[in-house]
Amino acid sequence: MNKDLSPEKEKSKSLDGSDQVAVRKDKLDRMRESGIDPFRANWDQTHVSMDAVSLLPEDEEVGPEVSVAGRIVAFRLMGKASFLKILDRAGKIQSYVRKDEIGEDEYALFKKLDLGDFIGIRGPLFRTKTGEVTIRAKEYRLVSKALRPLPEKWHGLTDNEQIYRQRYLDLVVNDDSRQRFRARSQIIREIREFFWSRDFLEVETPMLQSVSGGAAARPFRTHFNALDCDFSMRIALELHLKRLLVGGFDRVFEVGRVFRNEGLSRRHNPEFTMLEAYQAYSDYRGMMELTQSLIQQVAQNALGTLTLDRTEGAPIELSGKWREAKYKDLIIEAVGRDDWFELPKEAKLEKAKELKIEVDPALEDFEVTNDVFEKVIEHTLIQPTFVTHIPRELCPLAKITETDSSTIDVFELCINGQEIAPAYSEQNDPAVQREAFMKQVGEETQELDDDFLTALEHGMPPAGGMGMGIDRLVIFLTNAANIRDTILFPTLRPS
RNA sequence: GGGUCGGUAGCUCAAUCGGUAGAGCAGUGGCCUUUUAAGCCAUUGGUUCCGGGUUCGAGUCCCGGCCGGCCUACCA
Repeated sequence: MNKDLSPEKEKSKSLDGSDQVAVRKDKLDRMRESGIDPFRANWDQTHVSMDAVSLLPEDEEVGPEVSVAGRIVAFRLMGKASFLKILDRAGKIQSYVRKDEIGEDEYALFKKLDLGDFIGIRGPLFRTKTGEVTIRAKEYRLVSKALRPLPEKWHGLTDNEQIYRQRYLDLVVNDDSRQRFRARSQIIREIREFFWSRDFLEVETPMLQSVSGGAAARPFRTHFNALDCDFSMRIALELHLKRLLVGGFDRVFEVGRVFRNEGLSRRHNPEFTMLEAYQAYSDYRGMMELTQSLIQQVAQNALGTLTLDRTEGAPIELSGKWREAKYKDLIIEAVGRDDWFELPKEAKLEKAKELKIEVDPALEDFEVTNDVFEKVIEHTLIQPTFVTHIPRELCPLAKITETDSSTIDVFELCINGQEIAPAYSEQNDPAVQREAFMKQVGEETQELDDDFLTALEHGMPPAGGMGMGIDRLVIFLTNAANIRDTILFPTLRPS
């Protein structure tokens, strides 16, 4: 702005319509001068939009009076009458405002409202000539002023960065986003209903831990001043939930945030929501039934369908009994030779090169095999598949298969080309558990939780356990492109 | 962390070979009593992400930085 302009000129320049914030602030000032302060007003709702709409049956033209409130998201002014739409928690509803019904002075003020303002409206329902249920306003009141303009009404907000950083704007203008987060909430609610109905106890365990175990991931570290010691944010729920099995709560579950100090990607957010459930006197086969029933019930109740459309390719079919496949069989099929597991590491590396996957030669033998699984097989498992009999090195917390000491009694459920839920027959032999931990600790991937081992020595009942990444579940249930589209406020670099 | 693509008005997007930065929506002023992205007339609005450089001249080319998308790496 030109420094030579006097303050008066600057003000008049700023109010010519170019600076929308200044125009709105000026409107607010004028309202206050006339004794109206929208920020001190309120409104009684008798209905939300959707409920109000349903009060007018198809064959009727006039309905009862309702009182609603929300944000103006469409505003079509005419000389002596106007249409507007307000958005509330249930959706949108149209209102029709006539000068001859609210009065000349009120109508003049009404025309000064802006897109984005919050108003309350009261009046009877009627049907317009195009059939839309609409409130014929008898009374309206501005109850909060929006001083900044909304994003464009037709294209909405498309800039990813702004969608994530200013999620509130995304939610106001992008219907699909609003619906996706409503679906997420419904999904989590149905998960809880499922476990409660099976007599599981919902519990909460510490997020701040002196030892963060239960998975191999780098934790976020922090310092607790009062005790002058370092803590970590939890990376899994597992070890505390198992302590509760020791304590006699023999069916427990928790839905909670875990934190992993690792990279960001389409499928990774450093804080994400994990479900873990433990059921005594069950095992990984029991968890298989539980997991399939859980996802089927959640999809049916939260989405109303077991067939999930995808942006590309055939839909995901959740009905029926899901496929089971042994890890080794999938590997042998993928590499095209029966003797894969007898091959020396060098031959495996060679073969991996043929399959055009990058494999670090420094990896352990089983890690080369697992790279084949993760890079060649996993993304092809679109339809629900329980991958069973996984090599024992991949998880220290599961029981070893009785008939094959090289594998463990676990499954990894893959859907939509990614791992959704692992489940095990939980290791409850304290000596075997300690040994498995010691091997892992050597690699500095998992901290040794001595107190957990002490708990095991007190005796943990045989149990099946299952963990599920809720965000990834929501990705495929809502056909989202990115984990960030399922998390209201995803982690971003500070701007 | 590496590669790659991008950042232009409040929002969605243009701008030819390096040659006066434009449009739609929103806003502002009018007209309009059943609109549906309402319509019609007029009109305001720019640190082209930031900082350097090349050039008579840079949104455009070069270098550095910031932020983001995608791919990749790390990731039981």
